[in-house]
Amino acid sequence: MRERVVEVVHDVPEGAVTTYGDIAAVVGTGARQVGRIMSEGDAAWPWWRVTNAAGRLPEHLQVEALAAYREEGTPIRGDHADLRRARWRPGFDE
DNA sequence: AAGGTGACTGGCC
DNA sequence: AGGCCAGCCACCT
Repeated sequence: MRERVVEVVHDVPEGAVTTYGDIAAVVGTGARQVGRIMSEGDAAWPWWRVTNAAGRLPEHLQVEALAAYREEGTPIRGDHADLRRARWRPGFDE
């Protein structure tokens, strides 16, 4: 289960983001599970490309995530990723 | 086995 | 936009 989530996270292209819910739908589990797995992940994978339905991440990661977005050109609106423009749906192109 | 918990969500107000 | 709420599902007491 955890491996499937990690796999999808690695498929998210630069400059785009996807949501817990989207990943959950693809791997067949609940969004909270994806979140739980993310919380156990390490810095080696692009965790910042996975946000909640509002395009946000927990407080302690927001700053780092925003920095990453600016670096790879992810559309940002205020203090969160602009999902309307940056959202990428797993399975759509694979 | 039973109940609590959380990087969540969609519906309603 | 922001808050509340009932579902949600795997993991931890």
